[in-house]
Amino acid sequence: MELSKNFQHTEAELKWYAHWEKSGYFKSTPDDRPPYTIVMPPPNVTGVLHMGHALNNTVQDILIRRAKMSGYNTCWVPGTDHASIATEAKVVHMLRDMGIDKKTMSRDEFLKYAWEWKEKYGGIILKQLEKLGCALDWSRTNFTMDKDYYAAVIRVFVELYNKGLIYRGVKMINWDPRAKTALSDEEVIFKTSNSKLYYVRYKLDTEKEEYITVATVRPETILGDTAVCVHPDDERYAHLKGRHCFVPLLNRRIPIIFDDYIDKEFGTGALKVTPAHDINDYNLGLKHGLPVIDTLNEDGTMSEAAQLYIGMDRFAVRKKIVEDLKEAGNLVKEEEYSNQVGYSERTDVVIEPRLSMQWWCNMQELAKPALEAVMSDEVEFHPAKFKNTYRHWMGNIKDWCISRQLWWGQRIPAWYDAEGGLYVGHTAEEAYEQYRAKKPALAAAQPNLRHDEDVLDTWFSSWLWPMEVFDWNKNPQNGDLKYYYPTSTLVTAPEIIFFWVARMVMAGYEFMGQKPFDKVYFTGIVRDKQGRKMSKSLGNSPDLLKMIEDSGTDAVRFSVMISSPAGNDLLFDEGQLEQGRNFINKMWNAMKLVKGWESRTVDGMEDSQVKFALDWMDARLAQVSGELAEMMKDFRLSEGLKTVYSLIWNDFCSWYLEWVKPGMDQPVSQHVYERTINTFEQLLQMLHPYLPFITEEIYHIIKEREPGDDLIIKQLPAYALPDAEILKSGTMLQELITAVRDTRVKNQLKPKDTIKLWIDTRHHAFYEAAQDILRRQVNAEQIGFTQDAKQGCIAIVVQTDKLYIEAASATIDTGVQKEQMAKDLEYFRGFVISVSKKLDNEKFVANAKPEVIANERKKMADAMDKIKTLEESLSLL
RNA sequence: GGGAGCAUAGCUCAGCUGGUUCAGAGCAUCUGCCUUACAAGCAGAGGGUCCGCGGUUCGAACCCGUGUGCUCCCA
Repeated sequence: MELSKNFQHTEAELKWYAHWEKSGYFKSTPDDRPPYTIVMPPPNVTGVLHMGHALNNTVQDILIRRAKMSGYNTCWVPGTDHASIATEAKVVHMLRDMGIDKKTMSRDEFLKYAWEWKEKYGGIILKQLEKLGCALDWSRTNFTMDKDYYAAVIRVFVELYNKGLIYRGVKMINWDPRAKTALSDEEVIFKTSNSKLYYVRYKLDTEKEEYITVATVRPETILGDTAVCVHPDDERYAHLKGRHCFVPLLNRRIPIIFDDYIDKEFGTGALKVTPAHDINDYNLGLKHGLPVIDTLNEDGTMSEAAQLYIGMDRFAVRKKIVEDLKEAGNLVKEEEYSNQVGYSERTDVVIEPRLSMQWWCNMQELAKPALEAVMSDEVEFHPAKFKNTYRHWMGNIKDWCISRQLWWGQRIPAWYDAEGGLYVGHTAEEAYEQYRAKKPALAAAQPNLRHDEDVLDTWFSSWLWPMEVFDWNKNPQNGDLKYYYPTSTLVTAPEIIFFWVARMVMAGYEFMGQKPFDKVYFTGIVRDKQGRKMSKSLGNSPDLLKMIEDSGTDAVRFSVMISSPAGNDLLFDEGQLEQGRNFINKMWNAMKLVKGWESRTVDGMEDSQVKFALDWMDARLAQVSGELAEMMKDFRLSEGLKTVYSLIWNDFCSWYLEWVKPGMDQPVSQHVYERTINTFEQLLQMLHPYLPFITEEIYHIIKEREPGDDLIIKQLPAYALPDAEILKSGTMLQELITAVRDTRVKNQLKPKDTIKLWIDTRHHAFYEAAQDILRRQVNAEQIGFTQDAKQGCIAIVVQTDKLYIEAASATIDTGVQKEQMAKDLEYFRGFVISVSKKLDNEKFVANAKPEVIANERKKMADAMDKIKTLEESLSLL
């Protein structure tokens, strides 16, 4: 077979993904192996794959593939979220482009369009996940609006309602005037903005012309004012007890009230109170029995109740009212002011606090077991620092606003009769049953119950994800649910810890009586090189699919994994992409080298001169395999990749292959060849979870494989403890090679110039085993042993061995060598002094652990040895 | 305003229960090599007041206090 010069990623990706899928490696059914389960955080159906998904899903794929190779029955469940606001917005936009106004259509017509849209575009993101190489069990793909899933959500609503945890009530909510729906607190993003603080004076209801001045950033809300409030201890206003003042422009008479909620230092110390449009004002209003005047329409324009500017947009009114106040003489001054303004997470418009009748879910009871589970590590958080965030939120949890004024989503299963009576049931029939039971006299007539118009918050369906993807609602005793639940690891971003993670834990305990997952791994946020969060609006997010096309999936996966420690942000840099590509190229070339030996192997050939390399490489494999297992256990995935990268590039390519490499056109021992292939295989196995395609490709090129022998399912071998002695010897050999090469460079020896090497050592067994490799690696024509100084040679010291390099063309500068040795000597003498100070210190000897003291003694002895060697060498120069 | 976290080489980060000589890696940098696996490479090298100050300890990058700077989350 002719090998291409480089790895052809596109071809390999298509070939292997199809092969894996066809072979059923992604598919999971319960068996007697232990399960390892991950439910993928379902992306929005409207979504397009971006860097965040790449990181998140690569991490999951690594965990799944590693578990697959470690004896687990792995199941990774894909799916999408119906994302009510986002999707509805997209569909509304699409309709507008078609010239259709949502207002003119019925609910059913709209939903028909929405479903069409979903069928057409909803699968795109899942297709894109294939490109990332994700080992997902596609037969289990779920959607949060599937029929069965829908039913589960309705059931949960009814159950919680019957338990008294869901109720209907008028409260201050966050209103999104563009989407025209309520939002939960978590869906509001606070941004710092440069506002203006307007000082407005209200005429007092007294004989004299007197005023009280308030400060506000939202002057348009003046029209809804129903009081002015000051602090009871504020002497400036003490005389106003029981007084009234007039709302500017309207001349509505409102009371001056006193409450210690007021911050005397802020503004003038006087606050205008608008109970309809500010949560704090609302609470003040409740306390003082103030009327509520709602001056805004649902689209953010002024309502009839405002009396002025009716139908104008709130921000236009803000400008206009400032002018009018100025004209009326009520505007005292304005100043620059920086404050936090809430924006809608979905539509990015400024949120209006608004009083409204909504459905709520009481969270107190649900939160208790969920908080306990995380605090006790029943559900483990990685990194653990997020436990604090979680505790803080769960400890101060508020009721959850679960209704949304949208059509796309699970419709709230509540019905109303003509008198406003409320019936909650799974179906309209059930609601009617209740109605008939309650009002038998009226029931004979046409039922005529009105179905609630609202749908449920998207997260009210997502919180059931880990259980409902295994068909909890229809068949709670089914084998899949029993086998796969609780799932093993949830991989997600810390920004949805409240939206989703916390609520899944609550739902798990409430409905399954069990946690939804054992561990949660929080990935970081993907940022650009300058540390800015990647976002559409900044345009700093690279085109992921183009990157995959250009550089290959493996290179992309390498680039996102090489610098993404758990919970820390990932700074993405195109340079890492190049590093990944270079690494893949390196392995490809190593494969070509080894493959080139295949036709030159000789059975039974003498190979004792490279035995050292084989043994050392085996020891390194065993050593690193242990380290890697530890790292995977702790989710130190980035470190794991670095470790394998270095093992392959440095240990295997730079050292091992160079040590065993035959000369040009020389034969290779069959035994060495087989051991090398075997080593290569083990390296590919360690790397496979990170870079699945290149590894599978090389696995099949370096050796003919039986059908079904694929790397993806090859089980990791068990390693014996590495031989410490051979590891130490390997390091010694590397040090020797580097030292001689360094000397060669410093003495301007050409790579082709050969040398003779004389060694004064006590470690004869080591040189016996390693001298042949050493000779070839430093281009020595001969290695000899000596017990005397060799004249006319370059002398160096490696550990405690003395080396003499004889080179025909070298000009020997003993001055430089002396200088170097003198420097080393000085250093080691200083070192001995510092160590002996320690050892002479009675307190140290008394307090330090025995092994620490023993270690210090050994350091001392080693340094003394080294000094002795250096002194001898120096005296001979 | 409340909470969490970070500060180590030019950059990104390791440094796990204080104890291998005031510290490691990758990338970047410098020098020399087109040595038939690989110039997407090879060989070699340089580079750090571990943010400042104070304390605990025989011993501190690591623990405590404090100052400074930065980031994130919540209100």
